[in-house]
Amino acid sequence: MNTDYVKLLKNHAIKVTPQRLEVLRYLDQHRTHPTVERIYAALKTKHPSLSKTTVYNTLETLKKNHLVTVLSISGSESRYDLSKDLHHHFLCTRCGRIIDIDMTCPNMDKIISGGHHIDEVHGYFKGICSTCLRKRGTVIG
Amino acid sequence: MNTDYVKLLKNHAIKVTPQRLEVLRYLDQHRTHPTVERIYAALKTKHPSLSKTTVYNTLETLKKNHLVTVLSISGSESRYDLSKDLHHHFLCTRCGRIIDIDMTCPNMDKIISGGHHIDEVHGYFKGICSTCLRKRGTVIG
DNA sequence: GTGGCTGCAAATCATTTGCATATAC
DNA sequence: GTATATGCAAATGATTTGCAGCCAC
Repeated sequence: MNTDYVKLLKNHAIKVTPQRLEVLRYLDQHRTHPTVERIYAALKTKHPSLSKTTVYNTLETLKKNHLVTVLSISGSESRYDLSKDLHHHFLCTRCGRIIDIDMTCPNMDKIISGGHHIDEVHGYFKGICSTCLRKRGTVIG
Repeated sequence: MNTDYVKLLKNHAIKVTPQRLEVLRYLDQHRTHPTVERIYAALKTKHPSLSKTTVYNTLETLKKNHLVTVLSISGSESRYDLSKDLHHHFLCTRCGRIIDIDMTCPNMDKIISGGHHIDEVHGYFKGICSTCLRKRGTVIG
């Protein structure tokens, strides 16, 4: 299992370090779009010498190699997602959870016909998630 | 013309102040999704006593009244857009310009069928705009 | 061995907060 | 007259930077 992460890094010509493996493993095992703070706090317990700077550096490296996607849906802090199929995100403004939205938009070629070269597509939705709606028994927040 | 802004604020029960009128006018006349810094710098020349805090406060008030939309497409700083029809945004990572994208996605009810209550929809696209592409004569950045 | 990585502390930048004064209504 | 807005300075919080020592290759 750890070997997979080693291969992944080597395939991208990224030097293999314990810190990078840990960040990668954390992102793989926690598909909750965590913040830097959360990743750092979680790994710090096992590796007390870990620096937040290293977490930032690692995420930046992974980002450059298209191994993670950065989400700016929650405003003040970035959230990180292991890249996989294109999908979008829903932020529940009540519980703060970010939910994956699988959906493709057939109209998107319209944009490309505008002549722009598109590298990234982000669909951000905000509102109240179904779980929170059920808890209060109303649609009106 | 100024009268329009006065009416707009009064219709939303927002107290009319010179600062608010100026911010509103600026956003109306500069549909470039400006940052707080840009709005502040522009208005500061005419109204030297203007505070950046007031610009923040005003934008927050306008936001609460759904008169402006906040864009978090450019990561570090928020950008402001006078609300009108739903549209999306393209950020050119070469020139920094944010271009309006008019497009609707017919699949969107799928999300609603996920049972979430949606308040906001943001489509963010990033890449190289057509103008920048033409300047360098290649699609490969 | 060496260039790149790590971790610490300090710096930066956008945004928020506290509060005294001023102003809209 | 009163509640609210303004503007200043200080605080906050996420992220970046500088740099000395360390480690992967």
